[in-house]
Amino acid sequence: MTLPDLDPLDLDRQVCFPLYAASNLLNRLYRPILADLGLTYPQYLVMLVLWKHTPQTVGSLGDMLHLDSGTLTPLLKRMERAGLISRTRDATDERRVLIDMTPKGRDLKSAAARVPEMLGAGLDIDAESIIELRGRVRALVAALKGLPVARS
Amino acid sequence: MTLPDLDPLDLDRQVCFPLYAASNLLNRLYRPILADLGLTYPQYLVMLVLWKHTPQTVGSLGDMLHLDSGTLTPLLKRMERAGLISRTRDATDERRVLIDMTPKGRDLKSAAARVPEMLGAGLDIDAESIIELRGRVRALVAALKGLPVARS
DNA sequence: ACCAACTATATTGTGCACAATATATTAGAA
DNA sequence: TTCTAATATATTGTGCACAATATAGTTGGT
Repeated sequence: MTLPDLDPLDLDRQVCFPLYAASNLLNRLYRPILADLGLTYPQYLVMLVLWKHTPQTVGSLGDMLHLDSGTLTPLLKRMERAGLISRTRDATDERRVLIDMTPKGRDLKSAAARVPEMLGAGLDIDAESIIELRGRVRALVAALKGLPVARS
Repeated sequence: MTLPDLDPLDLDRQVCFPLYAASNLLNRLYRPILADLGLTYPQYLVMLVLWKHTPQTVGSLGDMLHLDSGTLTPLLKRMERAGLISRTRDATDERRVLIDMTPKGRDLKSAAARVPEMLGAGLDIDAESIIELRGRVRALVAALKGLPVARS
């Protein structure tokens, strides 16, 4: 006998919460698979970028992944320590740090090729739904990037 | 002259990456607004649950928010220190910890009522798109929860 | 050549998020 | 009743993610 819930503070009415939950759950799903490659999920994203085009700067990685130096600098240092990438100051602009792959990092690509299918395996969602979802989330990301910086 | 990219390791073909980015960007958008209430985003989610129904246990909060005690225990202790909630062992089952609101936590609801509209304000996305997106992401979350635990 | 504004990365401190593990309590079976 | 397994929360250690700030390097105007 309760009316349909119109309370804007209802968890079920939030858009952000399912996105937050999905992101966490996906990360949890990726973790053991990527651990076999010695990667975390954001580290895997960095490798995806580098496998496409190298070298990158800290800033160009940040632009693509929507992360800042506070996140990337320590992450890249860990990847350097793991022997996957190299970090060298750009000689033509000493402010920049060039991120390149080591042979070990390059070789990881073949092992990583199997990651996407391993994930989709158990997931009971049809392809159309995935494509549609991807488009909608991309539109949201674009809208979020287009926002003016929040003034405090 | 390059073919359309069919590389499964292309960042643009990933579904998970936009979800990950959207989650981060939304959190970044929420942060300054919730900071005015003295909350972080996951703390805000806990309050949303408590404003609906109280008391909760650590476990019931974890079930609803898809988080475990390793995340919730320290988070709830911070909220307790901030005077928003109380944590008391359940007398009828000493394993459980009952999470309840303090008057201060209850009073916060009226200030929080304005949060959803403040967020949607600058976002250039129509309502239909939001509803559609929410449905798709929920379906994904449901599918992710239905997955068997990954064996290592 | 100088220097103020800008740019690129690094550092600091806080708060998640998780796997793995530990501890305490309860419930059930023999 | 007495173990044994299951349950509920807490702890430990690692790695993000971010705001705020710091530092070093570059650029453009004068």
